[in-house]
Amino acid sequence: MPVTIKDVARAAGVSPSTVSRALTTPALVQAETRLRVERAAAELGYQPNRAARGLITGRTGNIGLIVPDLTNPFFPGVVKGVQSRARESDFSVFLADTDEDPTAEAGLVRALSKQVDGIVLCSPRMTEEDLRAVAGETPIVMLNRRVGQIPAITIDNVDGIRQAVAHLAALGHRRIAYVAGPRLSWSNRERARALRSVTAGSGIDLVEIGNFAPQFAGGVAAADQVLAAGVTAVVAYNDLVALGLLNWFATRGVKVPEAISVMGFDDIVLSQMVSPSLTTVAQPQEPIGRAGVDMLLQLLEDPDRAAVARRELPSQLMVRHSTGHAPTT
Amino acid sequence: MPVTIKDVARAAGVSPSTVSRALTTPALVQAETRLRVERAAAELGYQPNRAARGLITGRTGNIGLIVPDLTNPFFPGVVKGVQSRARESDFSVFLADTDEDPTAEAGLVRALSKQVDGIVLCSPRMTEEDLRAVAGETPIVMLNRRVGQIPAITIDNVDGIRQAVAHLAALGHRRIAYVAGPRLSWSNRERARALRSVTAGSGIDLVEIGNFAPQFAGGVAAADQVLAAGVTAVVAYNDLVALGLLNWFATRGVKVPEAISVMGFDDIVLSQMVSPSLTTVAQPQEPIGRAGVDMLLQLLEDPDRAAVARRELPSQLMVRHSTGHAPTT
DNA sequence: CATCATCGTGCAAACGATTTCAGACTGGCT
DNA sequence: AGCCAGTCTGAAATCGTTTGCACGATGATG
Repeated sequence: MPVTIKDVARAAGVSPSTVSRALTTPALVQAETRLRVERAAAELGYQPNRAARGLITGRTGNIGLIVPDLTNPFFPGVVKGVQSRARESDFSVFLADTDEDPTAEAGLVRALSKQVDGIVLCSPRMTEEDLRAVAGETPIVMLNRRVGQIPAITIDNVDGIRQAVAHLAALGHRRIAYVAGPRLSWSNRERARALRSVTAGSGIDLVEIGNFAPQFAGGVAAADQVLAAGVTAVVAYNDLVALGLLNWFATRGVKVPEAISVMGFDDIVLSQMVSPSLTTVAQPQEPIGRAGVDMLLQLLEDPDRAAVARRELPSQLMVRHSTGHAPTT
Repeated sequence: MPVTIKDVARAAGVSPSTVSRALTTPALVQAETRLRVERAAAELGYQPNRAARGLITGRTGNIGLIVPDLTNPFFPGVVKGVQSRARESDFSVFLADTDEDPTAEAGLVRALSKQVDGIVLCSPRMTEEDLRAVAGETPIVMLNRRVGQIPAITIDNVDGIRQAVAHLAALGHRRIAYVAGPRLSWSNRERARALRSVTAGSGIDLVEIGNFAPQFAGGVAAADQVLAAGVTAVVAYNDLVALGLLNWFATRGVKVPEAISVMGFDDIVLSQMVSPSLTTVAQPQEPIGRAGVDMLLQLLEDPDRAAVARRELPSQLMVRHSTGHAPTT
């Protein structure tokens, strides 16, 4: 038998209405009564029933978070960011994992939407059409993708690529490969585009390879094609792919970075744990998550903001041991 | 303006009560009316409001999941298991991350407990005392820990250790080290105890080193002590620690497995991604999560079961490339 | 001193479902 | 024909909050 607002009311000698006001709109009640109420509430350990409140206010105090695959080490960082930012504002987080199934995404959004005030949609794989549809039904903030005017947090892929290429160029590389990620991935298209425009007219040849799955196995699969391309450096779609490359190069006896330099993207924790450690372009995972919640909460308070709700976070080159001078063949 | 039970009632030409019954207790309404109701509900896309239902039934249809640190790659697998099993029974999952703060755990449990029917507590770090306290207030299932009669899922650490030692013994190792994890960790104590009892009287010397943090850095920190111990093989508390060892051995120029064999525990995805890939004792992460939810749901249906709610899952040796024959010095 | 805001509070009606209870109808049995 | 048991349905109460409205008290104003 949990303690309800009535218990508090009785204990404080006021009506339930007053208790409610004292706790949610303190300005409306006299200082002295408010104090009495607060004391009674504290004493009884009163916690308002969220379901009941939600029923009448129409707000749940929950947000939903949908990720493609939690075992991809990029996402846990984002989830933590979402988590902690949400908790700061007393929101709880529903988590759902789509298992990389693009068709499941829309369904999950709809299922969750009844129980939350808004949804953070991380790296959605679904079609633009579906995306627009669900964005029309529920407050949504996207992470790592940009579609039309839908509120979104992205990172500066172009600048990240520019830093990466500058680094490789400084090391003397003149012919580099890009191991592309999934065709459906917005980030992949962005990065490929940025690479083309940055290398164009800079005296650096770009060889595009793939598409490959954004996973370790994808890198393994791509490795021999990279070797055949006759490049001195390779930029992978993400760290997982880069780790796959690294692994296969190791078993093939190809020395990194002496024979070939390898770069990733994301800066997942693993990239420091392998040897050679992986040079990569860091995406600030927790900040991305936090920024997503920030934006979502703003949107909930003031839906008109949606028109300008787009934010781009900086990316940063992390130089480690998988890149080095181009071999002087 | 979402569609309510009244809308369905009107469309079907019956009362709200009948709609409710038709949808939740079909046996109670005539086949023909039930059909009418179902059709109307489908047509309008009716989804019962969970908050309203919860208000009267006292059940939320949600479960809480608390993990110490989502960026520890062991946990995402568990979370996925919890996720998918919960979804099968139409439960949604609240996720909370304690950031490895043992004192935050109890608070989080209490905060969540109002919004969920039960909680899955993964690898809790809090004191036994706190644990018993919260277990008394809310339905709880623990993962990877056993305390008194609290419902719990664990894996067979003893058998895992036995497999590990048998493997090493077969390779000729006669002196092995154990790099211990956190003193507070139940799993760590279990594994250490199992190692002692399995090696005792088997002609194998055991050297215990540590405690160390259950992370990559912990392994790095332990590496030189391991080398100094004059062993030919080392078993780490978990894979992360093993990866730390591997990494430091690599930079020290110590060849694995030629000079020393390294084993981990958990089988996180990373262990296949490094080279040499890591021999380890697999804990079935998704099954652990699923089993936890299974048990929790059973408990909710029939709280008397709590007395016998304890389950142990098998562990399994995964032999990869970080272990080999003992050097024949 | 009458009038009028203003303030603080309580009453009661919501919110959207479930569930108890009672009534209407059917059919079988005496 | 009368009665009873059994089915099916609807009315109304309920869960724990929030909130519009009305009311009384207070203080300011002319």
